[in-house]
Amino acid sequence: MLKYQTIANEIENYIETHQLQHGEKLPVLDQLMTQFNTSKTTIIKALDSLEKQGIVFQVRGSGIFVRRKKRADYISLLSNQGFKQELEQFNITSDIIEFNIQKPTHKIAQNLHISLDQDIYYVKRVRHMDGKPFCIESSYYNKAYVTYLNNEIIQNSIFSYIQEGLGLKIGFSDFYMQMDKLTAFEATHLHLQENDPKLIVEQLFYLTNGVPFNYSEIHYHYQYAKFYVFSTNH
Amino acid sequence: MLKYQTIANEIENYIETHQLQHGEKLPVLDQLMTQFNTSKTTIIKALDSLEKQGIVFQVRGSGIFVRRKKRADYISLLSNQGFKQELEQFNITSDIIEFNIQKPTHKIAQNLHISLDQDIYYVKRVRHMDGKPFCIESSYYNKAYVTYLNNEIIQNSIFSYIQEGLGLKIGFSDFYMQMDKLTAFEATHLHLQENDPKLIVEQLFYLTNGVPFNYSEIHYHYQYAKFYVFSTNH
DNA sequence: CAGTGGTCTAGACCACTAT
DNA sequence: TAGTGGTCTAGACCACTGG
Repeated sequence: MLKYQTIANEIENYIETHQLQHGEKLPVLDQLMTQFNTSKTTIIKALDSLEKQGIVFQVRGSGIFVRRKKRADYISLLSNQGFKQELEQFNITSDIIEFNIQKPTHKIAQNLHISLDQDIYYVKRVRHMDGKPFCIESSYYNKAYVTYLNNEIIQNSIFSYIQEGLGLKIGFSDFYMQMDKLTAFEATHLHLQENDPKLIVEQLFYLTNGVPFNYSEIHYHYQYAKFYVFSTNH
Repeated sequence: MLKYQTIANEIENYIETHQLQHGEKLPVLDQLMTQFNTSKTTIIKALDSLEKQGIVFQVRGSGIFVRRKKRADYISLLSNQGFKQELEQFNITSDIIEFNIQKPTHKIAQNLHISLDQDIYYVKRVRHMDGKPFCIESSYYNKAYVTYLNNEIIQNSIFSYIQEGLGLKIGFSDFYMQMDKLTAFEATHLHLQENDPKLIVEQLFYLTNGVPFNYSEIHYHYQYAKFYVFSTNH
């Protein structure tokens, strides 16, 4: 593990275990430098990382402060899959609706940047959070990279398996969001009425080398899906 | 303007004017260092900034590549207000529904971290994009910081005025998202039916020193509001 | 103006990719 | 194993905040 990541983690743990409140001041740079026995650049890099995650904010000429204003019942839009799995605090279960190997449609081929005769894994699941139907997910994996999946894996976290089991490294992702009304089919799975609202999130995940390996279309329950995103102005 | 920002801008312009495609390789670090007559750290910092904006991605051991997979009809969720105004490509107009100075409700006071007897500007607008009703925005500004607003300002970009006119510096922001059904009142303003879907986005904007100065609640038209977000795994 | 965070440099060394 | 990106250092200097 890299030094700046270790430091970032330690600072995050410190904030957590000491239950620091929003706006509380952290030690100054000089002190952090000696405490972690490292250079200024490395501390700043650790703090930048924490700032990006919405954990601290830095004010030039003043200090470094704790930022923790999350609402407990909202989940991070971006940590949704793949990245840091904060979802562990919830009990996630999945009902498999469909699972097979097939050829991509035109749209999927385009998103995954493959030709129409290449194989993809297709997984369609209803995902529950603490027993409530949370979303319907249709997910397509480029089989050239995600070489193997089985029922047990897709019952749990596919992304954990991809990273730990297959050793693939996830680099970045695109999210596209829009709304629509539920179809009758979706409504029964989500325990809602036809034409009730839904949020559609299309996700495209890339490996570190820029190859898109997964495309997903997720339809969220309009009462249970609540997201937050943090943003920083630089 | 800082050196790394200047370099980031120049690289971005280069990609734009040369219409580089997704996946095309940029010059290697050594070349960029000599070209911009600067150190490695500064180039990396410029590239990190571009990476965060979803403009390039870096692959260790391989190179720096262009990332441009945006869908034209989606707008950035985060650049929505305040930050880089990509919205200039659209023709945005506003109908003012309400505009006054008032005392905050409990909820607003809590979000803006003020007491119930402090003054706030209240602005309620229907915003149109290229003539289509796009959202209904209820916005609350802490008058201790946003000291002045008038009809002309709120007809246009309030955030431009806050930054350029009042000289306030925006630091970061929180977004909270959920869905619901339109009320009859909202439906008429958005030219939709009662109970049609809507996306509710609550935004909280902070100055660089961590003071929250604006809280907004925005209700989006379910057919016209389409957003994208980019994410990077570090 | 003292204190504090941010930028920038030159260079050593490390880690990954592609061949 | 050559090429390329990433981390880390020590230190100079800059920019902002707040009393």
